[in-house]
Amino acid sequence: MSRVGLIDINNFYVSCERIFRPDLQNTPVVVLSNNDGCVVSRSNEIKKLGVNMASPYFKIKDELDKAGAVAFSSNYTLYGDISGRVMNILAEYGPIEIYSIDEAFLDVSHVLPSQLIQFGKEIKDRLRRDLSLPVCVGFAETKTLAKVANEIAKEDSKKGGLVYNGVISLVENPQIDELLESLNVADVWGIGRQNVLKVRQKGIYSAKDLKYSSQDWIKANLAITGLKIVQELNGQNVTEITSTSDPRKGIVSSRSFGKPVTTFQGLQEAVSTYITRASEKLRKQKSVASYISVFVMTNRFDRSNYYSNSQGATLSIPTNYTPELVKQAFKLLEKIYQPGMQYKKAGVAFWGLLDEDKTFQIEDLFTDNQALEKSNLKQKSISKAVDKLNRKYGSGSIVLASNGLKQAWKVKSDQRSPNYTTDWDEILRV
DNA sequence: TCTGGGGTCCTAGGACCC
DNA sequence: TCTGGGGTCCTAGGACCC
Repeated sequence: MSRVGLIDINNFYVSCERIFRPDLQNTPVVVLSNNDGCVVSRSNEIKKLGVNMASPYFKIKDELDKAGAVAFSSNYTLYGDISGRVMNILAEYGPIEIYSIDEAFLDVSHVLPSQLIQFGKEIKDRLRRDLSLPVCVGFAETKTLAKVANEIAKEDSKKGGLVYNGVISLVENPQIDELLESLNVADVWGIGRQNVLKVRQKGIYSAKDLKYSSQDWIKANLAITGLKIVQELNGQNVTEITSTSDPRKGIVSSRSFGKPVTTFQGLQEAVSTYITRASEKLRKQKSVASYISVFVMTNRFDRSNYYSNSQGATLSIPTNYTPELVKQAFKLLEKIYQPGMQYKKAGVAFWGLLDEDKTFQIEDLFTDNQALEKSNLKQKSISKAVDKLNRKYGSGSIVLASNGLKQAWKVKSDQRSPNYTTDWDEILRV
């Protein structure tokens, strides 16, 4: 029987901000999305106010101000760095699978069931001591049950953590069904808005109801993913922990604009900038893209004038060379650009990612393979040099002219905290 | 005025082939 | 010329996650 833990940092972005602002420990705090648009992380005080995840900031700003809340623009550089430190610590306790920026599965088959609570407390104390981060830990026999366990611990910690104190184990726990009954089916991992509606009609309201539901009915109505969830709730292991992180299958870069873009050139600047960012990621994981797509859209909340469109193309020669990808992207952009629109967002995506080092012999009568090889090498060395300079002198030091110099459309983040851990100029002074 | 971004997995349906 | 079944591959879109 396998045993797995799920470690999840509470209110991660908010908690990252509080590391360097201990004075905000009991103050209501939110972290906002790009352009300071939505609330994406909330402290417990904010949750108690009834502010929902992804609430538009402009709608609740007054209420938050009245409550004395502090709002931060998101600082992904900071959160990424803290996340790396968390994962390094967790890896000391066993094989981990990094699931997201703030949570990881931990293989704890080497820990006796009777020792799990103590083990979890050690992890919790360690993260509190070394990084000042609050965390919940759930142990169980499957990943889905570990998520459930963590959810129960989290609910409890919102109320002050009197019962479980952030750590709970469902392994050989005689009260497991009672605990599952206390959890809303909507809080089960993989049961989203649509699935909730379906299962409620069948009289399934709690995680326990779901556990004992008809697997035939689930398979017919929630498909294979639903069936796997039910099997895992019953302690049957269908998803394994995978500690090797696979390369991405697709890479997307998109942003809403700080202010609307109306000109073709403005869109070109944005698309060029997003291609630059995405192809850096592509080269970092040593991949080339064989398919590229570009999309644009106007404000989706303005129904009367809404326009969105996308175009994609297969690349006859897969590449990760920024100038070539920009060229292709501009061709696609031309097809979807319509004058007279107030564009609010644009994005690019790469799919069909292939290993960069696997050499492709192009079986094409009209391609001069030797010349191709030569220009490939040249492109590679240019990319290498640019990436190196940008790493050394900061991202954006060398860019294509097509990215534009002024970038009037750039995202706003007026309330970003300093990069305490990654930038010498912004380090905390004591 | 102001409403995020980046992923994965699955399914249905079309095109094509034998 | 018409007819049938079965398989694969690709793409678009839906649902979900954090």
